[in-house]
Amino acid sequence: MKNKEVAEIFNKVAALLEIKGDNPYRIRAYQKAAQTIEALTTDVEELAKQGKLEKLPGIGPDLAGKIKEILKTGTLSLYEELKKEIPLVLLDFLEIPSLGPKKVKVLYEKLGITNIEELEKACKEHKIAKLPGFGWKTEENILKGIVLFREKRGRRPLGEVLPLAEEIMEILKRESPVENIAVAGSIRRKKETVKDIDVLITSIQPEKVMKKVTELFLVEEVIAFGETKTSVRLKTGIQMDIRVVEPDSWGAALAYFTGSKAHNIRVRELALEKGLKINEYGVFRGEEKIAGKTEEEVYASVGLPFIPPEIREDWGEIEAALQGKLPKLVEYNEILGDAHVHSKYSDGTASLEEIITKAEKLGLSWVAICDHSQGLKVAGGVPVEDLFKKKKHIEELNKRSSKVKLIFGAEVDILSDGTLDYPDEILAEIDFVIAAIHTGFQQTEEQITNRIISALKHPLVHAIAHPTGRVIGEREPYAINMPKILEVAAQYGKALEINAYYKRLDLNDVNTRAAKEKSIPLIIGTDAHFIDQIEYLPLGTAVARRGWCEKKDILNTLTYEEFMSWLKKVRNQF
DNA sequence: GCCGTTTTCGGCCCGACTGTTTTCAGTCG
Ligand SMILES: Nc1nc2c(ncn2[C@H]2C[C@H](O)[C@@H](COP(=O)(O)OP(=O)(O)OP(=O)(O)O)O2)c(=O)[nH]1
Ligand SMILES: [Mg+2]
Ligand SMILES: [Mg+2]
Ligand SMILES: [Zn+2]
Repeated sequence: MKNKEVAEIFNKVAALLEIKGDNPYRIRAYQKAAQTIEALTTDVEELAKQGKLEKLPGIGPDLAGKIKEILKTGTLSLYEELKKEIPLVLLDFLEIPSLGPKKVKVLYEKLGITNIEELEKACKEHKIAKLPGFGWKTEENILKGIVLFREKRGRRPLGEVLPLAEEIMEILKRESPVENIAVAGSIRRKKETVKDIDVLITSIQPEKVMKKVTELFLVEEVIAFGETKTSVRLKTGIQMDIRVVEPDSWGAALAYFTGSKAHNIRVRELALEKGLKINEYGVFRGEEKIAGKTEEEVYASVGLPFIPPEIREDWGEIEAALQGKLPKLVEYNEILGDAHVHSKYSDGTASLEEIITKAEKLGLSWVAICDHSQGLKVAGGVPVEDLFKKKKHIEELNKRSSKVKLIFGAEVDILSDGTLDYPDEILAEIDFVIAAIHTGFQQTEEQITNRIISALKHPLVHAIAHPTGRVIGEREPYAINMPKILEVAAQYGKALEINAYYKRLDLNDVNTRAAKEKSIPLIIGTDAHFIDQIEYLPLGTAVARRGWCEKKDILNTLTYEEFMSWLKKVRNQF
């Protein structure tokens, strides 16, 4: 799939056009097209072949042609031309806080600066303050920005940031006069990675709240300070944006601050068509404020039902909402089991008894114990003899435990030739077999795809764990042909995992949606190796929701008995 | 560059904070 490549070129073209000073709406068209293509659940090349590119929103004849050009030649002549005019390194400059396209253009044209070192030198020699529109403060800010750029801590996994966001909420609730407070932005939308922490507050004493924010012990530096909007950098390096508004604006502000930007723009466009104006303070007809206290009110004012934060991405939710076709997303409390937990039988640290206790605390009614298979020695793969000990152990516990049932499972390694790491007669004894790739990541796309397809076709396999193998911030997905895998999974009625470990989230939101569209059963598993990691389960549910999944799409919503019969049904079809 | 049950041209979301500026452009949310 070349979706990513196409999107990347469009994003770069947009950035280069920005520096050139081109028409902002033309730039937005490229950015929007890039987002649309990245969120595509199908191969852009397929759409091109079928002549359906122009059906995509924001893709007209020109961009459709450019997509075809990229697919055909691997690049875009416009892009190649722009690169001749504007050195590509200038795009790095845009990532330096306080530097935008206008300033970068001046730095390049007036001072001929083309790398960070030159930029730093120019600041220190005070060459920059002399430029029109620049001053001594600009120099200082650029120097600070360069330091941050060099530290370059990119987007962080949601699961890493959530605890910090919650801690901050607790402190502010306790120690400042907040009336209402919520985390907004990408965190509220449960995006897999987040750039910053966005917090919305209502208060009748905004000055006091803002002052408290800047005095938090967690704060490293105040970036901007105002009575309604303040930004700080935390000691952990992450930025936090705070908005404080009046209680009457809570809904409008929450909608605004939750985003996404693209979603906001769509909603605001609908308002314009109705002669209304939406901003973070409310919905207005002329001077008159007609809504804003709740999000429901704001959406209703433009004829929309409430849209769950997880799908506010302009990935089609506005159209669906207008047609009354929003999915009824699977609820967090509808998840009854964790389908992928490791125990002491392999490289997990928890005993089966501890897992039961934890599951009960979390309100789960079943857990599938999927330890590694025999050949995966580095991960404590379970030899065949121990498998039967484990099976007995689980049966014993299930007799005694009524609230939480364990399921005898295995995460069976898919070997480099596509065969499985237990013989069939053993696999047949294991109630739940989830197969996964753990070695041979460097194989070709065809090889890895074929390994997964062999596993999917194996009559005793129920599901594939972490299908793409990506680890956020550490490892790219291995080369696989996702459309092919989806096709086979759909054909054989096999499940794909939404691995809920905070660094995996694999399938991701887009692939989850692609699977859902093909009615492929999805199964959420935390892949917990430490007992507390079972708490990551809701992150998997969040991915399911972002992938537009309903209760029926997610196997974890089945009761223990229902899930057990699904497992049998899958095998009985052969 | 895209788009259209009022439009095929003329719109395209809207606002806060900063710094450099004598009234606002740039960057960012
Ligand atoms: N209307 C409007 N809202 C915006 C714009 N930019 C940002 N917002 C709103 C929607 C965003 O979700 C929210 C927070 O902005 P952020 O830059 O923090 O983005 P977000 O949290 O969505 O993603 P990220 O922080 O990158 O993980 O502010 C904009 O240009 N227009
Ligand atoms: Mg954010
Ligand atoms: Mg933000
Ligand atoms: Zn595992």
